[in-house]
Parts: sequence; structure tokens; C-alpha cells
Amino acid sequence: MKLENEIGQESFKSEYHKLLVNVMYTSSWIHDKIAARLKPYGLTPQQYNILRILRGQYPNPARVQLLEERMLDRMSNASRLVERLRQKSFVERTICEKDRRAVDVIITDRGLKLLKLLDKTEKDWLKEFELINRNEAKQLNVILDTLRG
Amino acid sequence: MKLENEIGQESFKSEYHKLLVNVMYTSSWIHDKIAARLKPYGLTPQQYNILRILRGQYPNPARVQLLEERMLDRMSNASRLVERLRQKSFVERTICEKDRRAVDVIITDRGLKLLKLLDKTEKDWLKEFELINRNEAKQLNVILDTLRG
DNA sequence: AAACAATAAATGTTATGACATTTAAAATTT
DNA sequence: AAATTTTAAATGTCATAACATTTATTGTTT
Repeated sequence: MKLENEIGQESFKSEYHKLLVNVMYTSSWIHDKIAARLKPYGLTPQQYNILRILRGQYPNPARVQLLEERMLDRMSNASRLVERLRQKSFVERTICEKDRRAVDVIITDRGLKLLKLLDKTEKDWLKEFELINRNEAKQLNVILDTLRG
Repeated sequence: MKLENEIGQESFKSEYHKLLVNVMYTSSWIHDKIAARLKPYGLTPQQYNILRILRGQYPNPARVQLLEERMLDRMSNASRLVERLRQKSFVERTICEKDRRAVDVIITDRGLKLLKLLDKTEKDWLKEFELINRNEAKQLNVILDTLRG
């Protein structure tokens, strides 16, 4: 639907201005869909993001630092996210022997199982976004990459 | 820059999957730029968003409800945002006489002045996003609108 | 080696986002 | 009109962002 109708604003100063609002609005729209998908499993999008990164490293551990670098939203809250995942037994934390300042985080079997469960429905779920065709998706990706310079 | 390099992930399962990540990553990138622009003025992006909506209504007041509808990120935190803006004297709150449940929020002169100050640099600031041309921006807007159905 | 600087996480604070509950006032029902 | 339902904001809680500071450990300098 046209952005103008969705947020009740009639006009934008320029195509660029609308673009900024449109990207942010669409991002929030996607975020909500992901959050809804994860909710039955008691996971938030960020927690899911971290589990995915940890699976990418498995069976190696990842340091908190690496998680921060790879997360979509940077900052230094990775410690706290890891702690919440630990409380749910999806990850384990051990102090790194080689550098006792660092912490090795590794996904548990329980965490891997949960991701596997989500994998099953992923393909079907992605179909929600197929209102545009592959070519348009590709175009969009190229333009977004260009925009960020 | 290619998304893959920015978040250290080598591949995506599909163009659609990459698109979701790309939109969210770009949104966060835009958000950070806006936040940096507003920071010297002690405003957050959401507070700025509300002030803009209020200016759109000026000299009429807006109810909290209307603010919620128009905000990019919905939810019912508009009360608190308004309260913070009130503490900074950018808005005024009065109980609506016709419906004493409702609250009329109106932007103050101080708020209008601040927005005017920001208007001055807006055009130049928007140039940061002109790495893509107008036509690409338009394409992007159309595809995003289509994506959301 | 002792002093100092750099690094990895953790922690504290404020603002937000999602969501449920509460409160007061208005609208509707009986 | 009294009781009930609906509505508009406010408030409470938890998770997340952004950012500054602290703590423990390692590296470097003198």
C-alpha cells in the first residue's frame, strides 16, 4: 500500500525524503512480522539473530565481541542478550582460557534444536514477501547497497 | 557497500531473505544518521517525529491518539514521549474541554523555532542520500510499497 | 618489575518499543 | 437514572538501543 495512506501524510518534500521514511516504515513492518513469528518460541528478534550467528560458528564458540560486530543493531548490549539466552539454556558461557578477559559463547543442543524447528517453516514464511518478484527483490538489494555508499 | 561485507555474512538463502536483512540494516543506518543530526538539539528521532506531526496540525492541537496513529512505530508510548517534550517546553498539554478523557497537545513557539532551525539544514543533509539518482529512489519507493501489499 | 595504556565484558542510565493493566470519563444499555 | 461497556490516556513491566563508566585482565613502556 502507498506509504502516504499508511501513515496519513499526504506528501513528501522529495523522492529522497519519502525513501527514508519508506525504508524505516518497511523495516518496522518486517520487524513486526519476524517478532510475531518468534513469539511462540519465546524468542525476540535480537535473540534469534544471536543464535543464528552462534550456529554459523558452531562447533566453535564466539566471543561477545564477534556477536556485537555481526549484529544488525550494533552497541554493547550483547552481554545482556547472551545472559538472557543463557537463562533459557540456549547458550553456554565459559571464560576463555587463552584470554581471561574474553568469554566464549556457544550454542547448546537445545538452541540448535530450536533453530532447526524454525528452519522448517522458514521457506513457507518467506513466501509472505513474494508480492514482489525475484527481479524486483534483486533490484531493491542493489539500490539499497548503493545508497549506503 | 555490499551488505554481505558489512555484516560479515557470506551468503543469503534467497534474494528475499537478503532483502529483509537489507531493509532492516539500511533502516538502522538511516536511523543513526537522523539521531546524529538531532543529537546537538537534544531531540531523539521519535520526539522529532512527534514535533513534525504537531507542526502539521498547527495551530490546531492534536490528541495523543492521532500522534499514535501517525507515528512510524505505533504502540502506546505517545503519552510518555509527549511528557518528555513537555518537560523541554516544546509542547503544551491541556485537557480537552469537549471530552475530558482526551488531551490536546500543541507545539509551542519554542518547538516551532527548533523545527525552523532544523529546516534550514535539511536540504543539505538530504544530499547525503543522493548516491542513488531520483529515478532509483522512485523505483525503490514503488517496490517497497508493493512489498507491503 | 612497576606504572601505564589498551582491551573484553559487564554494568548503569536514559529513551524507546511491545504489551498488559489501570483510571477516568463518556456512551450505551437496560 | 443506574449499570455496563467503550474509549482516551496514563502507567507498569520487560526487552532493547545508545552511550558512558567500571572492572578485570593483558600488553606496553620505562
